[in-house]
Amino acid sequence: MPVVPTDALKPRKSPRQTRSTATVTAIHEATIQVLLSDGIARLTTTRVAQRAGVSVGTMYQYFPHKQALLYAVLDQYLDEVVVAIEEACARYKGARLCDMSDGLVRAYLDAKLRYLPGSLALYTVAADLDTASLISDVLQRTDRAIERLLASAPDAGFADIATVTFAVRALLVGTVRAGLENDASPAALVMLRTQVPLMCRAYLVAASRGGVA
Amino acid sequence: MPVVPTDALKPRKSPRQTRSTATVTAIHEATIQVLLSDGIARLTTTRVAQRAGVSVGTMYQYFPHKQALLYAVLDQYLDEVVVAIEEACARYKGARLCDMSDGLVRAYLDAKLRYLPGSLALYTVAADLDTASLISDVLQRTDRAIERLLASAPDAGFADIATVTFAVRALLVGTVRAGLENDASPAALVMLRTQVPLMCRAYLVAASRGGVA
DNA sequence: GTAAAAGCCGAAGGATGATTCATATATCAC
DNA sequence: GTGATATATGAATCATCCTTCGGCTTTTAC
Repeated sequence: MPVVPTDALKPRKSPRQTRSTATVTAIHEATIQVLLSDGIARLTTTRVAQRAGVSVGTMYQYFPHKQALLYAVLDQYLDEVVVAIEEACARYKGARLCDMSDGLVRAYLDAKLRYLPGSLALYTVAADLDTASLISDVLQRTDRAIERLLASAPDAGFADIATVTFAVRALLVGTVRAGLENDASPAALVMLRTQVPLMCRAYLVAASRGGVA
Repeated sequence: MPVVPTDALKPRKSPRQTRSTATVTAIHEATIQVLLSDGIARLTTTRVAQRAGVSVGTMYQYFPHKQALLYAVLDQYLDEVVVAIEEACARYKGARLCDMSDGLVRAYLDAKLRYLPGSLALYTVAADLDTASLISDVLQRTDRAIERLLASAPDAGFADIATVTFAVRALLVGTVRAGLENDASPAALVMLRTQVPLMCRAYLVAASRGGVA
């Protein structure tokens, strides 16, 4: 799978008739299913098409190549997660530090867990594809939202808010990923639901007390 | 790259002469270099062999297939990191909670950063290969070490030590990964060095005060 | 009803790249 | 020095799979 300039990753054409939007949806879903059952290394255009109940030719009507398909699926998913974060940040703007922390964590977990197990499969896509600019875009939006949120806390002040923002984002994204990806068992879910809010709150409180050198 | 039973991932034969150990080392290093410069999707046996200065045939003398090569490189790296963690846990056994937290974080960061940027490239290997059992092995060793460490703290007690262990491990592994993989800039390193110890300490102190419901 | 547009099909072409093996060279044991 | 063993070579083989394209079917517009 050769690397391709990002502009070439866009869909080939957009569906006009209801028939074709159903096709595109089916292809998206089939992609995730194949990812889950076979892994990215054995995700072939034929397999995805077969799972979606369409022919390869049809797939190539909407996606110029395999990478564009994977890119599209990842893009859509990431966007939904970012929107969830942005909404939560807007909702908790001006709240007390502990409340905003809990709200942010809960929103992120809700978004991530809603799409299980598909969200796990997508981690592998990002690794295979050249997704640097997509990811960095998403992270930028996330950081902007979190930073605005933190700045609005009435009961906290941060010496270096950019660093704290980066840290909170890494804590959230990283810990949840690490907690899920090697076994998304009920125990893991319980751990995430109970401990991540605790971590985030404890860190923010500590950082707010001048913990940033 | 088809999935292959784990037993088949073992090296084909071990080097006997010094000449061949040098070859194997060169192949390992070349693998990481190709991973870094071309990405896993364009990591071909030919490319690795060329970078290592040997022929493909030679590679196949030591590794039954491409996956075994990747597996070996990942395995070796993970082992070094785990050993670093185990040593740190042993060293801080019985220390005060804050000290053990700082020691653990520092040891992990040292190990991870020592191999930059290679350690970043290896994240993508784990995603492509079937490494479930390798990873779960490594995590089990890590968790065992951390749990023993936490249990030995004289100034802390945890209601559910298994959960706290899982949480600390996820925090550490996840946050560091998230902090590095999308840009391993100096700023990211500073963030990790200053904020991760803070997070870990704050969480452990909070969890020790009956934070585990 | 019918022509144009949109959507769909899947066999065939072509490129890539993993793996083998017959052969050649280097090292070791004596 | 010599046979035995270990190591190295890389062209040829073989399998996989991405992508195209000419022709077919369905939908839409009038």
